[in-house]
Amino acid sequence: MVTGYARMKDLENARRYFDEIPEKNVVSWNAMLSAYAQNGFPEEALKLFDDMMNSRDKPNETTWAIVISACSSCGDCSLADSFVQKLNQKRIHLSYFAKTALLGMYAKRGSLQAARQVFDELGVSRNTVTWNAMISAYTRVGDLASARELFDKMPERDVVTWNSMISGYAQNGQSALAIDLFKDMITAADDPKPDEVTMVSVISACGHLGALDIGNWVISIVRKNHIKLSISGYNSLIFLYSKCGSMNDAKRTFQEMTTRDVVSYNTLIAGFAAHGHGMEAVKLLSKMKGEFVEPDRVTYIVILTACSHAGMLEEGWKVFESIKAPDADHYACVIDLLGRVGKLDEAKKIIDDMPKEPHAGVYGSLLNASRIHKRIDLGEFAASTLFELEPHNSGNYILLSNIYASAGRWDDVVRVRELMRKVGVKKATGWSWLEYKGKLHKFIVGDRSHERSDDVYRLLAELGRKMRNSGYMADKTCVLRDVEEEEKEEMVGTHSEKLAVCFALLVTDAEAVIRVVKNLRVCWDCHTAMKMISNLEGRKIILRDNNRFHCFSDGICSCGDYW
DNA sequence: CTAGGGTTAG
Repeated sequence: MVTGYARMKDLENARRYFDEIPEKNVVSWNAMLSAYAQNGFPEEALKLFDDMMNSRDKPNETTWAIVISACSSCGDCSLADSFVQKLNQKRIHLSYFAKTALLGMYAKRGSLQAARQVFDELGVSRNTVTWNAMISAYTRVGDLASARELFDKMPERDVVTWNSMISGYAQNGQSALAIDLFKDMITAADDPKPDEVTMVSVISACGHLGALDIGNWVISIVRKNHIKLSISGYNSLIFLYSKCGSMNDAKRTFQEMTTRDVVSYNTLIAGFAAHGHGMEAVKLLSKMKGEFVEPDRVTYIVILTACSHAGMLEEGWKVFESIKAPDADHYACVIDLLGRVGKLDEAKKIIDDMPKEPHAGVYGSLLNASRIHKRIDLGEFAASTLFELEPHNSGNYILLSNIYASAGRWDDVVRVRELMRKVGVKKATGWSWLEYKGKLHKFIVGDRSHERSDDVYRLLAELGRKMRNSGYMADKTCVLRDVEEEEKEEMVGTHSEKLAVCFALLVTDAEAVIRVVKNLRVCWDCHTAMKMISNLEGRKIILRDNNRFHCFSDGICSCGDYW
């Protein structure tokens, strides 16, 4: 009865029957322990384990497997350590179930060598679950190569194996590899069918790539295989649609859900924030309170971002003041909010009065606002702090350099560039890509391997002429004067986003919306270029990278970067 | 009665 109710997630009745058991034995305790552990209440399981230790019943192998796993779910590794120590002292043997749980605990804690040692010691008792645990141990620390090595050489794979590897790629920024592996999974003859967990990872990967066509193909597989989507499944759909600029589909999916959790709200609000729809975001905040979904720290981050991007100072400030215990991230958002509308001195004062230690994000907001409003004094202050906090983040140097450039202080521009060289940081470059008719097209500076490179460069030159004629790139051309030849390409050269946008302009001539995706932070001069193109061509352009989303229309960007 | 996999963030 206890297990049956636990499987139906009815913990109240499970506990009722458990309490009514007149003479409990170890199996009764184990049933109730796992009822808690497997339904997301590991703390309750550990509390019950305390009761068990005070009873006449002694734990067995099964108990240890549950308890160790519960410890790692709670993040209380030291508790698990003390259990293992006691067991070793009493020379009590751990079953391979418990050892697999222990492996998982070491993995969660980041002790990869310890995890691997358990894996190796298990020897012949290794089964698919053990291999899976080791694979996710590797992906958790980002060691995809080692994970894949195990994946390739293990004797048998089940659906969890595939899910571990696919989500491993997805969570480490390898969205394309996640999708490729998913394709292998459904093509392989005797491999397991994908389940909801598979689809959640793959749909999210499509979202990160902005690959709506592939995303729709994945959704068709969900339907074909009659995979029932739970809240997380719907959440991943909201994410996909939001990232691909289909806000109507995102809203529709949200409305179709019968129950929504805090992630559903956060995801849709983030979508609105990325599109500059501040009012809709704030409306969702009151809606979720009305439905008794408690906002979490992510909710406040995305709401403040939405207000900031829409220039909604008063609304955003009210939200910030309502946060019970704002952390440094919330401060970073509110500095951004104030900074973008030009209230930089107020922003600086808030940093000075912060109850917590400000982190790089806080100074980053101030630096960015200083760039927008050309405040050299505060920009220098923020940058000098950031150079200490994160000396290898090239973005900070670029922002400061751009502040000097906009003021015509070329000596200082050169000085920052020299500092970069001395510290050994290089401006980040990377591939840009976009999806067109279900195919991903990649671009990088200087590369001419794309089939339409000639056309792309011709259009680029034409746009460059238009821009110069309309007086845009003035700052950048001036920068050229005092700079070494080798640096010219780095500073004013074409960026991969520009190539991608040119391609989009070429192939989607009739479309109003162009989607471009990039794997790195959108750099500022590219940002300027996109605003110009959208202005000159009278088109809406959606440009994005993994974390940011820029929707340009009439020379204005949804990220709020236009004051 | 037991171990392994999933969604959102500036």
